[in-house]
Amino acid sequence: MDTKEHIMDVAMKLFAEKGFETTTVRDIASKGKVNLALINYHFVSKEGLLKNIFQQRALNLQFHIWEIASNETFTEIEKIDKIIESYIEKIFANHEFHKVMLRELFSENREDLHADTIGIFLENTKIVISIIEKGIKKKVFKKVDPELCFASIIGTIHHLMHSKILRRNIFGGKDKKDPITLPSFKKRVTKHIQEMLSNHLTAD
Amino acid sequence: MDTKEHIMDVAMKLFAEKGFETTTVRDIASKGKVNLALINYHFVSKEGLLKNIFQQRALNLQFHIWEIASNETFTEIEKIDKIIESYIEKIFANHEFHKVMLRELFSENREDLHADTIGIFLENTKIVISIIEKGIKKKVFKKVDPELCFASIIGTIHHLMHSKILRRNIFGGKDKKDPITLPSFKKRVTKHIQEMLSNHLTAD
DNA sequence: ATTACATTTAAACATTTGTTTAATATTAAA
DNA sequence: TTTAATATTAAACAAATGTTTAAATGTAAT
Repeated sequence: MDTKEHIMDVAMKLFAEKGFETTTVRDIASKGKVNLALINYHFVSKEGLLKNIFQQRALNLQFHIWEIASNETFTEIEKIDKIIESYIEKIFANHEFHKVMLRELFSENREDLHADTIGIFLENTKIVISIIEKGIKKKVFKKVDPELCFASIIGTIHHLMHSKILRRNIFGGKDKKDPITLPSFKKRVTKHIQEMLSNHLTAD
Repeated sequence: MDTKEHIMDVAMKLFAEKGFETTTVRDIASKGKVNLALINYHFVSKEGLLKNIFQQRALNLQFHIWEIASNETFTEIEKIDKIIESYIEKIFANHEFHKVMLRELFSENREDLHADTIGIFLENTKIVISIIEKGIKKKVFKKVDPELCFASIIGTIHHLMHSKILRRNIFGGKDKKDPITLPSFKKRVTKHIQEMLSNHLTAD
């Protein structure tokens, strides 16, 4: 039973690095030092392996946004702050999986396979938008563009997740080391997005 | 000679839709209604075709950022505004190519093939960052995070370019039509990013 | 009209790919 | 220990893929 998880781990890293299509089952078997046929034995097919990885990690997709959104002891801007923090926490902790997930989400292949994932994503989006809309109605927020505010939050994070070459060159310092695992980088990103949205949302 | 451009057009649309790896030369030949062998005849290889597309479109990658940055009749915030406008203009006008380009830029395959493209991208990034840094020094900008400000600009745009399913569901209105070609959508995105950055950068 | 060259075609080729098979090894229960 | 199920292995299979070949067609200059 250990081999199953081992294969999933190896496969996810390769999918994150090279993409699903470019990664061959022989790559996975070779890197994981397991027999080629074990992948089909345990997961039926290469796509079945991807499906299994998504199901295993599906929990990480639950950002507990609803809990934050429905807690009426928080102000609107506090909710936004906490959601940003929660998103970054989860995504940074599972950046490899999220790279795979985003690529899958944005590709137009296998759309049926990812209908659930897309559904969760759109649901979360709508929750955040409704918080901003409520803030505008209450006049604690300026008349901003709620949909595009969310696009900026998630777009900033995704952009940083996506490109190792960019992270290394822009945020890697002298030795151009990927800062993805540094807590200081995570804090820096959180602070920036929170401040940017606070400046944009709250009235002068 | 017309066939060459015809193949490039068809190929680019397929690459944008399905990705480079997933698109087969037979897909291209079939959709373009040209003989299979013509692709190798005109472009030597499938990768050669991709290379040709990148060279053909390389001009579109020149965002004339340098011209804006070095024009000292503009204030810092005017420069940022104009750069945002220029980026969006170019990217929206060539959104299919940019989807291909971004996917290539962010993939870790064929890095050597795209060294030039990555170079141009990093150069532009550094110009924008230096404008923000100058603004901070002049105290017309707050002490923001210049690198992450740029990540938010480009991240927002890329995020919107990347996912048709997202555009349709969040910005497509009742009929869920992709708004990518609507001038109103382009204006809306420009306005949002400009206002968000203005709010974030300029002191209260 | 003939020549020389470029373009297009249909078919085949060689690899790579995901998958299956049949035999062997391992494990856990009776 | 025997038995039955599970896991692993090496080899082969079938389909798909990028590419090449050799013949046919078209084109422009002499």
